[in-house]
Amino acid sequence: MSGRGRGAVRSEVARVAVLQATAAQLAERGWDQLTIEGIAAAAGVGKPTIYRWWPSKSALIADALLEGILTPPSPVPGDTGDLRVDLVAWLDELLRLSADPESTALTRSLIAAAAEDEVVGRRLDAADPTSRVLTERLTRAHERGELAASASVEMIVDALIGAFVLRVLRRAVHAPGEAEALVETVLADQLG
Amino acid sequence: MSGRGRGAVRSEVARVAVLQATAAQLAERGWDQLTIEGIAAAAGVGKPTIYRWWPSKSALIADALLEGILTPPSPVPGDTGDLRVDLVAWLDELLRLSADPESTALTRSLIAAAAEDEVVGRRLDAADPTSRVLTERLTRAHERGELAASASVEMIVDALIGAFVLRVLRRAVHAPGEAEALVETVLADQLG
Amino acid sequence: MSGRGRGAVRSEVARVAVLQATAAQLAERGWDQLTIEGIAAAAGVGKPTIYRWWPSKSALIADALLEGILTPPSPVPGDTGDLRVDLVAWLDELLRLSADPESTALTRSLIAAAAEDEVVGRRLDAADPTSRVLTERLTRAHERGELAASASVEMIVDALIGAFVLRVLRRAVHAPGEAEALVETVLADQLG
Amino acid sequence: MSGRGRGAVRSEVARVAVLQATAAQLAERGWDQLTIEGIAAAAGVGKPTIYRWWPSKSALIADALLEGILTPPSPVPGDTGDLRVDLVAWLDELLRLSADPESTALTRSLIAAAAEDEVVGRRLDAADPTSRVLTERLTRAHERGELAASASVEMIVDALIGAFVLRVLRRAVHAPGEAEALVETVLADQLG
DNA sequence: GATTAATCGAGACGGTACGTCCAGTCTTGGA
DNA sequence: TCCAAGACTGGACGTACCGTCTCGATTAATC
Repeated sequence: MSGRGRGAVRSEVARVAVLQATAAQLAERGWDQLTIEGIAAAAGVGKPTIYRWWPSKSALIADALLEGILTPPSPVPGDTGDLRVDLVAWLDELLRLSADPESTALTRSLIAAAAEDEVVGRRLDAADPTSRVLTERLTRAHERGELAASASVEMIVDALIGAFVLRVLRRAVHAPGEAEALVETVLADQLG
Repeated sequence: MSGRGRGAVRSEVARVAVLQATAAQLAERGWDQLTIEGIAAAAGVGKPTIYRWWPSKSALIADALLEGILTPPSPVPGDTGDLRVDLVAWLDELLRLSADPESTALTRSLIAAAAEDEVVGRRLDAADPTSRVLTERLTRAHERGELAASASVEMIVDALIGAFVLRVLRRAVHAPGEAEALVETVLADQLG
Repeated sequence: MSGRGRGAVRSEVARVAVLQATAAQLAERGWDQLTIEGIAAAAGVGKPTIYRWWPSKSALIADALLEGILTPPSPVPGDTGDLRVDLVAWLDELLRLSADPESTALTRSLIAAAAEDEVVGRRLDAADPTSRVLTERLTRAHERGELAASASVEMIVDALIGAFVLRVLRRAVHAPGEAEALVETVLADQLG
Repeated sequence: MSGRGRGAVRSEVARVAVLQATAAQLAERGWDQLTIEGIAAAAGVGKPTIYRWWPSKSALIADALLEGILTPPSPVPGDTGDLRVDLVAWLDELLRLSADPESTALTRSLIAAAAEDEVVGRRLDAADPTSRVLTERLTRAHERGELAASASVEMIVDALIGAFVLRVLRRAVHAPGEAEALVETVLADQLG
């Protein structure tokens, strides 16, 4: 029950400053230009303090994700009772955001980080608020019978989020009707 | 009649060697560990020769994509006449491949490259053979009436490929029935 | 008696342009910063044209010395009949020049070139106008009996020019009386 | 009480290794072929460690001179009481050395360095052991009255060392009687 | 309250790769 | 056959970060 020894304890101030600096630098400069040195300087912290607690820049991002301070801008689907309408509105807003290079900078950085690092990849999935809010809305719909019992919430989420990710990667412009076509494709006659 | 063309001409040998070395190194070491120095050494070329013709490592990848020497392993959908069966088989094979970290190394590297660089992102979309073969199969199905006239081939492709990309990023293991569930979700009652 | 073959003959224009560019660049930028590329550009000549005729930048300087287009500013000793007075005046002027960093730039470049390259070293000795005019004045004095028969003109020249070179190397400022002291030391009672 | 001295301290081991490698490489390869990269490798040190503390290769040489680890081979004049004999013997030995290209390699490199760089030039003068030992012998002679009171030790040194430098630059071979002629010229009737 | 060990900031260290300049060679097309 | 132009391989440049290390100062649990 005792501690693991005498001596000073880990500085919470430093920990938080590092994670926030990580988030800020990742959004600002992207995964490739993200440097431990830069994070240390921005956090007002020595490099060894970072290396003492995190083995790599991936680990910093993974931690920042856990902390919830690394969330790209993301709309929340409404709940008017009409799933189709709610999803189209939500996806339209999401694609509108994705057409703005600034808004997608963090998203792209996170994709790059996930592609490069396994831990980030596994964690991003759970921490991403976009897929979480979508899953929640769909689960509610499923329970309420707005969605056919046979429908798979997980697969619908993957299809919609996946299509969004592709559009971010290809720097697609927002085309009108796109959201509707996508929702139509994925939901089709799965509505209850 | 031609231009001012005095002086030695660009070496085709060097150009091809560089692009092939780029492809090999990207598959081997990934986007982050990809170095111009390493490419130059592997290609038996001086660094300035690379910098003379390509401004960045992204440009190298974009060019290698154009050249078609940067294609991740990708199954080809069969054409038994039964679209559902063909797609499930194809997707099952694709997801099986994606469960093997070695097979997805190049895919992940390309995703990272696309996330970091706009030109790669735009070009990857067109150059990726996986989405191309899928598009071809679906277009044929559409024309034959295997698919409802109202269905959007583009959206189906985005949904399926997008879901695949997500699985690669999250290092998902291959679950049985997954391919079927995904195809069911996306095609639903869109079959003709 | 005819030429040595068909084809164009060496361009005298190019040869002279290269040597003059060499001289200009050496004075301007010094031995270390002297580049074949820079000389070629300044002379409006291709690099291979230089390498075809000269094996190294030392050879260029050696040739420019032969051509006499690489001579640092140098006073000429008067001949009033009084050797001591003439030498003091000449040396005083020389040391005054050597106190100005601009005037000694070429001298220092030539010393560096001579130190680095044997051919330049051997040739500089003969081509340097400063020691040549001094030798001439002293030889005349010797013949006229202004100088003791036992005196060695060569050694006097070496002592005076050598002391001058040391002053250039050590960036000495011109001290009044210096020239006189040096002449006195070297000539002492060698006057006729 | 002292300054703000936080952080790791400069490594003396690295400092000395760099200066010794500088001296070794300069003697081996000469000024022109002296590379920071080569020094770093020979010293077992990273390039940035050199650039952190020295702005240029000239500065390295200037520091090595200060440290006294950059001294060309140099005889010491005897003190038999007969200045003329001592100087002739000493100069003869010096010129014999200067006829051997290996022995003069370091001397020529230092001359080149002095010609290229002002700081080296100023410092070389004070650090060169050859002129120092000569100055000492002559000063002693002056004090003892072996040399005329009116004689200038400084000028005698400059004349002798200067003549030696010229011979090194012109790659002169050692001619018998040369030392005697030079001493005769410079000392003449200045003996006490 | 003194001891003591782990922390902190700062920053030097040996390295790797960067992107550039120039060396010296080779190739092309025009004179 | 020589010339200009310029691409080629290659090596060193000086810089930015990497990840490790050593400092002196600070902090808090243990004695």
